[in-house]
Amino acid sequence: MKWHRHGRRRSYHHGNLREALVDAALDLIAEKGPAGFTFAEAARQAGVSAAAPYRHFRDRDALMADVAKRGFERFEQELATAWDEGRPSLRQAFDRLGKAYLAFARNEPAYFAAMFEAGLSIREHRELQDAGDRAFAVLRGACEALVAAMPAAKRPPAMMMALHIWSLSHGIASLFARGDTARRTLPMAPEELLEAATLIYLEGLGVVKDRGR
Amino acid sequence: MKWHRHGRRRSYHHGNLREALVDAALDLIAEKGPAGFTFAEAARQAGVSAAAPYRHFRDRDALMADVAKRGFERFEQELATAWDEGRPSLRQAFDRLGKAYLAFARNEPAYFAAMFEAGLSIREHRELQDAGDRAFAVLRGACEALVAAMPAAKRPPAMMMALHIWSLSHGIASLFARGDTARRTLPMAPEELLEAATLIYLEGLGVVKDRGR
DNA sequence: TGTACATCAGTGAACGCGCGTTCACTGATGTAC
DNA sequence: TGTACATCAGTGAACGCGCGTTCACTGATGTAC
Repeated sequence: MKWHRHGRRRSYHHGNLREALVDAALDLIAEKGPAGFTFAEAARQAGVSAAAPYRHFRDRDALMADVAKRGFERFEQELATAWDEGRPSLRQAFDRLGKAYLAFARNEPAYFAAMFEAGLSIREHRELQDAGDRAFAVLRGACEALVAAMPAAKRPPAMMMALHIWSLSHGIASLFARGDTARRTLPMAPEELLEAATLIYLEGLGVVKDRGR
Repeated sequence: MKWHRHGRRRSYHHGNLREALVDAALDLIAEKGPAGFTFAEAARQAGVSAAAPYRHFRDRDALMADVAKRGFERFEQELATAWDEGRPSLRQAFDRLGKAYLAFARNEPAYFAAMFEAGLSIREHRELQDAGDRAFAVLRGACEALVAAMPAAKRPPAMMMALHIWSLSHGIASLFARGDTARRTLPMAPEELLEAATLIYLEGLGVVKDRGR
């Protein structure tokens, strides 16, 4: 449907403009940051007139919010895949989860920026809040699994633990792992920094025996 | 110099335009985010013509970078004041340091956004890098003091510890303590979250005896 | 203390530009019969 | 299978607007003497 049957010319109908606009927005955000993308330029890059996007998005902010929402959904998926329900061991899976957080910031800087740095109001975009909550739920689920495996007398609140790990991962991702020019240099891999911090944190919870491992 | 001696009319020369433009930029960033501030609007708010700012800044980015740099300097000061060279006790001072980080994000969202989310390239603005390093140095100094007070056999690298605490503080500040509409809600005060995490982390380093305190 | 002059930090008019947005329109598609 | 028609998703022209930027200019300030 997307192409006219004769040669490469577009048909009158684009066929997939909504997706094309999202892709264009991602390109532009990756290139110039969340600020440097306009509705008109996204239309141009998608190969349609400046008026066309209005058939699919109310305004620039609506498009940005849609990008952020898709980002959260993808983020959720990648975290869930990394966690893999705690297989083969909780610790290994948890480690993968942290790495997945950093990998997302590194490999998808445009999504990351749209999700966390586009200045979208969390209250005006409830669907964003929800999508973000679902991504966080993966992390919370992992923490619940780890907590459940701890001796009953030592179990910390899984929610608190999840918030701690989230904040730590997010801080490292924002400062050191992001895939754009705002990334700061570090005398080690961000993954190592996160792994070491997590190990120390888990020891602090009093449940890790094999620090020397 | 700033005002004409007759009444409230401005003299031909503003007298302090550079500062006024920085103030205007802060206002506008606070109001609409780093994206929503223009050179022209800053000039208007400072009460001068659109051409006047060019006497003081090469372009919009140069003004933004100056704002960010001032932010780092202020941040450094507030962190140093909070730390107060570890008085009256290292732990109390360290606790204040974390709270100061969160307080800055909450009370100075415009500075915070300019420093961390304006998309300024760290490589193109070396002076920003330096100002940020000096702020970080306060935190590193605090960690060095804490490490020095630990039993020699258990001392972790102060640099690593500082990076961990920085990341944790920054994550909590970015996600939960920031003073703008991107702040997420939390079932507790961000300060409590940070304090608990820091406590657990320090225990994980094996140097805290009074968890129950 | 006064004067001449250099320098500085503003003005305001002008320009081109791209953005956001609206509008009547039209080509393509799907479907009822 | 063909036809008529409704609906959809685009066009392209038009508009007002604010921004960035340049320019010759000018009022204010500081200083040499």
